[in-house]
Amino acid sequence: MAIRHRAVQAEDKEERHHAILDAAGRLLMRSPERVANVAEVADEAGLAKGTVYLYFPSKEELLLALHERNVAAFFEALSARLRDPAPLRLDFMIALTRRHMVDDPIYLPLATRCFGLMATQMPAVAAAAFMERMGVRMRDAGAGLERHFPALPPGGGVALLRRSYALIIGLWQLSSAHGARDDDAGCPGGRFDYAEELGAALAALWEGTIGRHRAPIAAAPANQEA
Amino acid sequence: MAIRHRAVQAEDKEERHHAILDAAGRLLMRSPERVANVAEVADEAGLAKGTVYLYFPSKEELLLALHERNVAAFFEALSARLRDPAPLRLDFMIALTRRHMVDDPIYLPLATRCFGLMATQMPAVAAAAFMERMGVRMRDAGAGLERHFPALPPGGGVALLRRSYALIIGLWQLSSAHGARDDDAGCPGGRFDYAEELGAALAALWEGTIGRHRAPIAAAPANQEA
Amino acid sequence: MAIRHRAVQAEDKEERHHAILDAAGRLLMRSPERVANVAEVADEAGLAKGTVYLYFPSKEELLLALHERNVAAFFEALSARLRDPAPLRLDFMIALTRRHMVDDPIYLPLATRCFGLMATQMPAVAAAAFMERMGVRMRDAGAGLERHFPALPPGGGVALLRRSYALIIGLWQLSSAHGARDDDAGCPGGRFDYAEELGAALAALWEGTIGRHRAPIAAAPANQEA
Amino acid sequence: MAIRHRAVQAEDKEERHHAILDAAGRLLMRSPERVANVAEVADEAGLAKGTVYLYFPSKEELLLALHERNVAAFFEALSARLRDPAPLRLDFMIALTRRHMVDDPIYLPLATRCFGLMATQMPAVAAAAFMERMGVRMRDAGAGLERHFPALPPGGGVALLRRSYALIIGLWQLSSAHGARDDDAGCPGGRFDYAEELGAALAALWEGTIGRHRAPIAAAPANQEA
DNA sequence: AATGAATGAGGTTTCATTCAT
DNA sequence: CATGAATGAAACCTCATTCAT
Repeated sequence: MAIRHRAVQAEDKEERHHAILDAAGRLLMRSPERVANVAEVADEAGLAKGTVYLYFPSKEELLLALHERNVAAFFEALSARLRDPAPLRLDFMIALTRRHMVDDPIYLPLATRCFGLMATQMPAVAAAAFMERMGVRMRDAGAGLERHFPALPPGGGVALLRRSYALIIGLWQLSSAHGARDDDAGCPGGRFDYAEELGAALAALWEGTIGRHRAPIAAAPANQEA
Repeated sequence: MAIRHRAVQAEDKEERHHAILDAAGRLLMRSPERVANVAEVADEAGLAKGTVYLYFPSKEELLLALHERNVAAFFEALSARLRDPAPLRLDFMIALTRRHMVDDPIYLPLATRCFGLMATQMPAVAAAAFMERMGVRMRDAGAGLERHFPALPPGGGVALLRRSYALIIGLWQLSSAHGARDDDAGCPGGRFDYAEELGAALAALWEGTIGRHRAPIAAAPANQEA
Repeated sequence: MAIRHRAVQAEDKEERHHAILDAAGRLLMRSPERVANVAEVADEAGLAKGTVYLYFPSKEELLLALHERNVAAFFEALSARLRDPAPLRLDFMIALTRRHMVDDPIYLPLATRCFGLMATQMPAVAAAAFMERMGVRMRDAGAGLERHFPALPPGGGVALLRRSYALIIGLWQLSSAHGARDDDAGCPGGRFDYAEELGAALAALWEGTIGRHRAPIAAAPANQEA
Repeated sequence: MAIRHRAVQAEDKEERHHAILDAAGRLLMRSPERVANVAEVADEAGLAKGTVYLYFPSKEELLLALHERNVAAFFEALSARLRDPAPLRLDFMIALTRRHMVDDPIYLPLATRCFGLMATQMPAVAAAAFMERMGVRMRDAGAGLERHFPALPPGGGVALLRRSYALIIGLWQLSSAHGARDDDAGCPGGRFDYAEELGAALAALWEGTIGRHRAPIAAAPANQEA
C-alpha cells in the first residue's frame, strides 16, 4: 500500500502513530459492534500490516493507545479549565463529559472494552502503565479541583474525580446492551437516557461531596455549554 | 467422562445447568486472569464438551448466565432485606456489597468481562434479555428503597440503586489493572483501597441523594454487619 | 474435507495417526526441497487443519514422528535379524541401510532436517524424548550385535552401531547439496557415490573394530542381498 | 548506528565482511539455541540492517559464510601440518578436531544447521559452491594425507578424511538434543561423552583404514597436544 | 441425552528483504 | 555506501461449535 512518505523524522513518526490510531478509530466508528483486526487497521491507514507492528507492539496495546488518546484529551481539557481560576460549576464537568465522552461514539465503548481486556488479554505491564498514567492525570486534575473547592480536604479532589469517572463509565455500562442494537432493549433499572441520568447522578454525588463541605457551588440545570 | 445419569427430568436438567455454572465458577476462581475454554469447563463439570452446548447456546451466554446467578443472589438478598420494614442504613448496603461482590473473587471481574463482551461478542437478544431481567430486579429493589426512604421521589429508588451499582463497578474497574499483577501498579487517582473507597463514595452519593431529601438515615462508620 | 469415518476406537486413532504421517511423507517425497505446512499435510490426508493438531502437538513434532517411524522400521528390521543367531555379516548391515535409508528418498533428508531443527525449533522435551527412544533402540540392537560378535567388549555393540549410524548420516550430508539439484554439484572430497562410499566406509570402520578383536567375520564385497 | 567510515577500499569491504561474520558468531555463541535475525546481527555489528545485505545476498548465505570461515580455518591448520613431513599421528587429528570443533561452541551446531538448511532454504548455487570449495579443501588435505601414509591408495586420503569428517558431524548430531537442555537427556546409544567417543571412533576408523594397509602409525592414547 | 472427534475460520506476529532517502 | 522504514508473505495454533455415533 502506498505510503505517503517514509517517516524518518521523529515527528513524522509521531504523525504516523496518530494516523494509525485515527484509522483504528474510524473503523471502530464505522462498525462499533466488532473490533477490527490489524490487517483492516493497516489497510485503513494505507499501510502494510507489518508497519502497524512497527508502531505498536500488539493489537491490544494499539487499542489501549487509542483509548488513552481519548482519555488524555478529556483530562487535558479538564486540567486546562481548572487552571483558570474562574469559579467552576458542575455544569462544566457535565458539558465536558458530554462533549468528550457521551457525544463521542468511541470513548465509552472503547473504555468498556479496554477495561474488559485489562485483566485478561492485555499484557500486564501495558495495563499497569496505562493505569499509572491515568492516575497521574487524575491526581493532577484532582489537585486543580481542590483549588477550586477549598472545602475539599486533601485528596478530596482526586476522590471526587475518581468517583465521577466511575459513575460515568458505570452508568454507561448499565445504560444499554448497546452496540448496533436499536431495539430499545432494557437498561437495568428501567430504560433511562444516559446523558440525563449521568447529569443527575453527578449532581447527587457532588452535592453529597461538596455540598457537605458547604460549597457554594452546586449543580444547575444541565446542558450549560462548557 | 462418565455421565452421572441422564438428565431426563426437568429438575435434573436444572441441576446439570447449575453444575456447569459451578464448574465455570470454580475455574474462574482458580485462575481469574484467564477465561477457561469450553473444554475445560466441560471437563471440570465432568461432562463432555458437546453436553455443555445442550444447556447453553454459546460460551458467552454461559458466562453471562454465571454472572446473572451472582447478580440474582445479590438482588435477592437486597430485596429480602428491603421487605423487612426495620430501618435501613447505608451500612447494610455496603456490607451486602462487600459480601456479594468485593469479597467474591469473581463477581466484579466477571461483571467487567460481561460488560466488555456485551457490545460485541454477545448475541444481541441475549444481552437485551439479561439487561431486562436485571432491570426488573433493580426496579423491584428500587421500589423497596423508596418504601424505606419516603423522601425519595418516585423513581428515586431505582435511580439511587443504579447509581450505586454504577459506582461499584466503575470504581472497581478503576481500582486496578487487576489480574495476577501484584506489583501494586497505579490505580487511577492514586492507589486506593477499593473496599474503603467504595464505602466513602457510596456515602457521598447517598448523602447527596437522601440527605438532600432530609432523610433521617445517613452513612455510619462502615463494616456494620448486614 | 471428507473424513472416512470418525476415529472413535483407539485403533482407528492409531490408523489416523499413521494416515497423517503418510500424508506428510507423500508430500515430502513429492517435493523434497520444501517442508509442507500443516494445511497442506491436512489436505493431503483429507482432514482439516485442526484435526492434525488433534494428533500432533506441533508441526515439528509431526515431522519428528514421521522420522521416528522411519527410524523404528530400520531398527526393528535390524533387531529382528540380530535375534536370528545365523552369522551376521557387514553386508547385511549395508543392504539394510540401503533398503531403509539410501533407497528411501525421505529417510536421510528428513533425518538431516530433524537434526538441524533439534537444537532450535524443536521443543526441548520432545527432542529429548526422541533421543531417548532412539537410544533404547540402539542399545537393544547394540546388545544383539555383541551376541553376534563375541569379540566386542561390553558396550562395544552400541558403540559400533552408533559410529555406523554417524557415518551413514554424516556421509550423506557431505555427499551433496542435494535437493532438486541435479547439476551434479560438488561433494566435498570429490564427487562420490554415496551408496558405494558408505559401503567402503562401513567396511573400514567394522574392520577397525571387529577385525581388531579378531572377529572371524569381516566385510565382503558389498551388495550382498540382505 | 554510526558508521565507522564508508568502506570504499576493497580491503575496507573485506574488513566489514568479517565484522558482520564476527557479529553473527558472537550472537550464536551467546545463545546457541536460537538463530539471530538479521536485525540483531546488524545491530551487533554496529551497522544497519540494509548494510548487511550489501555484503551478503541472504541470511542463509551469511550463515553459510560464517560456517565456511570455520571450515577454512580447520582445513588450513590441517593442511599446514600436512605440509610438514614429520610423521603424523591420529592424535594430531583428534587434537585438531578438538581445538577447532569440539571446543568451539559454534562449529558443530552451525554445521548441523547449515546441512539442515542445505537442501531446502539454501539457494542451490550457493550450496553447490560451498560444497565445491569444501571439496577442494578436502582433496588438498587428502593428498597431504596420502603423502604421510604411503599405504593409502590414490584417493584413499580424501576418503579417509571424508569419513573422519562424517564421523565428527554424525556423532555430534547423535550426541545430544543439545540446545540449552542440561537435563542430560538421552543420547542415542546410551549417554556418551562426545569428545571421548569421537576419539575412539576415529581410532577404529583409522585402524580399519591405515592399519589394513599396514601403516606404521596408528592411534595412541588420545589427548596428545597437536 | 451424551459424547468427543472433526471442523476451519480467524487472527497474531515475525522477519527476510527492498528501496526511498 | 549506508540507512532503517516499510513491506507482506508465511505459518502457526486455538477453540467455539457441529454432528456422527
